[in-house]
Amino acid sequence: MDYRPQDLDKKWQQRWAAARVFETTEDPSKPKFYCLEMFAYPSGHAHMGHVRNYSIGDVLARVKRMRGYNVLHPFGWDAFGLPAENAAIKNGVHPEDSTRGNIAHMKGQLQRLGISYAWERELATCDAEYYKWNQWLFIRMFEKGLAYRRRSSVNWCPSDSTVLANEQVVDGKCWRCASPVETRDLEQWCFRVTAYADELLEATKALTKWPDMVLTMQQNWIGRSEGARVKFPIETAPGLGDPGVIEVFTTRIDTIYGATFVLLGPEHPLVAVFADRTSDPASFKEQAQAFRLQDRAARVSGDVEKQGFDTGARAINPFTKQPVPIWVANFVLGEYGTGAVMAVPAHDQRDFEFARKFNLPIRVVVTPDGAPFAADALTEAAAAYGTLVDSGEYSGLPSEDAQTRMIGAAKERGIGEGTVQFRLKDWGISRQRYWGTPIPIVYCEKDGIVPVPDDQLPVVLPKVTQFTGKGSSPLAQVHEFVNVACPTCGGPARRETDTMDTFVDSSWYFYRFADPRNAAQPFDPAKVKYWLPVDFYVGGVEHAILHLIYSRFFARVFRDLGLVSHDEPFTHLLTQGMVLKDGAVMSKSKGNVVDPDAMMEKYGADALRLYVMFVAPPEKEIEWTDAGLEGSWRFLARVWRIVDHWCETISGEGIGGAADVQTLNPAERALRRKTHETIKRVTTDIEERQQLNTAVSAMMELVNELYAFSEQTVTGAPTRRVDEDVARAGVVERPEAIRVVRETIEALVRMLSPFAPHTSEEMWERLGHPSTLTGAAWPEFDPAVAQAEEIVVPVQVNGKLRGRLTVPAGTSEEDVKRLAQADAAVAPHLAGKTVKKIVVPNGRLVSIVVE
RNA sequence: GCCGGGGUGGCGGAACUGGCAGACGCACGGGACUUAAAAUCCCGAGUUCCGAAAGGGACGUGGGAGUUCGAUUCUCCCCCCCGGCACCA
Repeated sequence: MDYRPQDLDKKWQQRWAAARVFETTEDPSKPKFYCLEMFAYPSGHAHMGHVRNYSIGDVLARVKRMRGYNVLHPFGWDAFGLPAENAAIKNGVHPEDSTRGNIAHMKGQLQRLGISYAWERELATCDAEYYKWNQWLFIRMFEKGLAYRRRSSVNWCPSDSTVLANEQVVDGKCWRCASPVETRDLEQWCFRVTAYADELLEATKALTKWPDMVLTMQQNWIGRSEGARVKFPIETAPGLGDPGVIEVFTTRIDTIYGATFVLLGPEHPLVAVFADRTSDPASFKEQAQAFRLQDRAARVSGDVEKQGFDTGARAINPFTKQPVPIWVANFVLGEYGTGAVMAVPAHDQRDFEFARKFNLPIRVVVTPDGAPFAADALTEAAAAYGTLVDSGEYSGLPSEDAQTRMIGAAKERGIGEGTVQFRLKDWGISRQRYWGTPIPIVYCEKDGIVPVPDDQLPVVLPKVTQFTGKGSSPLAQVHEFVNVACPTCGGPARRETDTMDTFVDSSWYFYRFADPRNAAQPFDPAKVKYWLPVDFYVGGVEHAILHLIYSRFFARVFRDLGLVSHDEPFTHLLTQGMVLKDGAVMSKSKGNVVDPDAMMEKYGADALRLYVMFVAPPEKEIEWTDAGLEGSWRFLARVWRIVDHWCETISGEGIGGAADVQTLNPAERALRRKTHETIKRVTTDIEERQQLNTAVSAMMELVNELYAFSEQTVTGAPTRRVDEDVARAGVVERPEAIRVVRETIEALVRMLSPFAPHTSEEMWERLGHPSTLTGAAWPEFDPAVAQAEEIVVPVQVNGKLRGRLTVPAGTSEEDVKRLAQADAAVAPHLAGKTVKKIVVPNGRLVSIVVE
C-alpha cells in the first residue's frame, strides 16, 4: 500500500475536529501545560515562517498531551493594523472585509497543516468582545495614572500620516514604509511603562528559560544607567530676574571639576528663555529648531558634525564655583536625562570635539597615576578612570570613591542627588488611524477629560467607508461618532478620535485565551490562575523587544489591579529562526516565496512539518531546499513501508505482552535496546532541550535499525515492489521477534505523531488501535532495557586513539586496563616504552600514558 | 564603542558534565532489483600520505597560546560573521 499523505490529512483532521480532541477545560487533577505560539497578523497567506512557528509549538503541545498534561493550545488573530487600512486606501476594500477574508483563508491553511489548536477559543482582536477589554483596561490605567495625556514631540511618518512609537522608528525611518521620520508636537496618550522600568530590568534575571539574546536586547532597550543629577545655578544678569538653575544628569560626577561649560539640548525649555534675552530671539529659536530636525537625520547617516551656539548666559559650577558658559548643542538629546549636560571636555570625546571647535576651556581632572596633566597636550579625550587631580578637596581620590563622596556632598548641600536614568520611554499609544481600538475618552468643555463609563463599553468602531489616507484620523470624519453627550454632565462633548497602537491588543491576548468568551470581565481570574503563566511561548525574534516588554508590562498592570498573581507571563520562550530561500527572507518582491499550500499538495502536511523540524534546531534560521523536503517525505514513506510490511504480523491476536528478556536472541535484544534508547533521546530532546532536529535523527536511526533487523528475519528486503505474500511468508516464526518489533513500531509511531500526526494516526489505526493517537500514552523509557550488555571502550595512548575493546558491561577497571595493554592494536604503541600512568574515567575509556 | 550569540566535511547539521569528531539528512559514487529508467533496498565517502591490496601513518572543529592523561567543549590573546544598543552625558 503506497504512501499517499494527501488522502490522510483530511481524514484525520476531520476526525480530530469531530471528536473535539484538542478542546480543553480546567482540570485541577492534571498538571497543566499552556503552549502558545504568537498569534498571527492576518496578512492573507500563511508563509513558511508560520509553518515553522506553529509546527514547533504543535510538537510540544502534542507531546505534553500524550504525557498526561492538560494542554491549552489556542490560536487567534492580531487583526487590527495598518496594512488592512492601507489596502482600503489603495483598493477600497473595507478593512473589516479584507481582515475577515484573510482570517478565513489562513485558518484553512493552518487546519490543513493539522496543528492541534483549541479552535473553540479562537479570537480576533478586531472583535468588539475583545477590544472592549482594551478599553476597560485603558480606563483602569487612566484611573491609576498609568495612562496619561501628554503634549510631546512625537515621531511623525509623513507617508502614513501617523504617529509612530519610538520603538517603531528604525534607523530614523518608519518601520513599515521606511519613510524618513519627522518630528512633530502632538497631544497623545501614553502608558507609563517607565513606572516599571527598574522591575522589568531586574526581573530579566529570573527569566532563566529565555534566550540570552532576548534578555540582553531588553536590557539594552531599558538602558539603565546610574549617575547623579546636579544643579548648576544660572548667573544672575541685572534686570532679568532669577532664571533659576540648570539641572544636568551625569554618570561621572567625579569629573565635575573638569566641567568647563554646560550644554542644553535644543528642546530644553531654557532655550526660549535665553533667546528672549538676545537681540534677535527669532533667529536664536530658529537655530535651535534646526538642531531638533537635524537630530532625526543624524540617526540615519550615523554621525553629524558637532554644532552649537552660545546662549550668552553663564552658570556656576557648584563645585568649582566658577562661572561656565551655557551653549546649545545639536548632540544633546532633549528626551534623555534632564535634556542638559555638564560638559567635561578632557574626558568625554564629544565634549572634547565641541570644546576644540569652539575654543572652550579644557581641564584634566582624572589621570591614571594622579599626576596633573596639561590639557593642551590632548589630541582626544583622555582616559576617564584613575585618580582625581585638580579637583579641590577630592584630589587624590580614586574615581569610584570620589563619586560616592561627591554625591553625598551634593545631597548635603541640596544641589544634587544620586539617581538612575533609563533609556526606556513611556509608550505613546495614540494612532491617527481607523483600524484599531477606539480610545474610550470623551472631551467635555465643562468636565474636561472624561473616561467612558464601564457600562457604556465597548466604544464600537463605527463603519467608515471612505479611506483617503490623508489628514487626521478617519474617525474624526464620522460626526455621529465624534459628537456625543458628556457622560458626566450630559452636555455637548467630543470623542477621542485616535485609536490604540495594535501592540496594546497583543499585550494581553494570552490571558484572554484562558477565558475567551467572558462578557463580564477581561477574564475570570480563577481561570487565568489555573492556566497562566504560559509554559512555552514560541515566536519570531523580531518581537524580542516591543511585544515582549509590553506584555511583561501588562502582566504587572494586571497584577497591580489584583487580577493575576504572577509577575512574568511567559515562563519559557523560544525564538524560532527565519526560513530563508537563496539566503534571503522569502518575499514577493524577491520572487523567492515557497508556498506552503503547494508543498502540502505535493508531499502532504506531515512531510512539510517534519522537514522544518529536522533541518536545523528551532532557534536557527534555515535555508529552504526542495530536496530537503523530499528527503523528509522519503523518510515518512520509509516508515510507512516498514510498518506496512509488519502490520499484519504484529497486530494479530495472541502475540502476547512485552517480550521476555530471557528468551531474546542478541539481535532482538539489540533492537529492543535501541528502541528504549530512542525513547529516551526523543523525550529529552523535545521536553528538555527543544532540540527537535535531533529527536527526528534519533527516530531515523531507529528506523534504520528496524530495516536491518527486518533484513535478518525476513526473506528479501521490504521494498515497495516485494509482494506482500512473499514478504510475510519469510517472517520468522519466533514470537519474541514479533513482540520486539511490535514494541519498536508502536513506540516509533507514537513518537513520530507530534511531528507527523496524520501519517502516524493512519499507521496507528492500521495497527489495530481503535482510538486516536492524541489520546495515546507516550512510550515509557525502561532504563533496564536500554542497559548495554557489552560496551566498546576506546583506548588512547598519549591521547591518540589506538584501539577499541569490546567488553561485557560491568568488567572491572583492572581487567579493562589489562585487556587494553594486551590489545593487538594497542600493544605495538607500548612496545619498548614505560607505561607511566593508566586512567579509566567512568569506565568509558582507557587512557595510557607512556614515556 | 558597549552588550550578546556564533565560526565543525561539498551543504544543513550532531557530539550529554572535558572522553571514539563528523550522528542523522541532502548532494554524490558504487552495488542489487529492472529489458531500461524511475522508485526501492544495501554499501561507500573529512583531508592527505604510504601500500598492489589488506591495512597503516600524519593532519583535522576560524588562528595562536595555556590547563589536562585527554579540549569542538574550559582559560587567555587575536581574526571573522550575525544580532541588539549607540552623540544616552
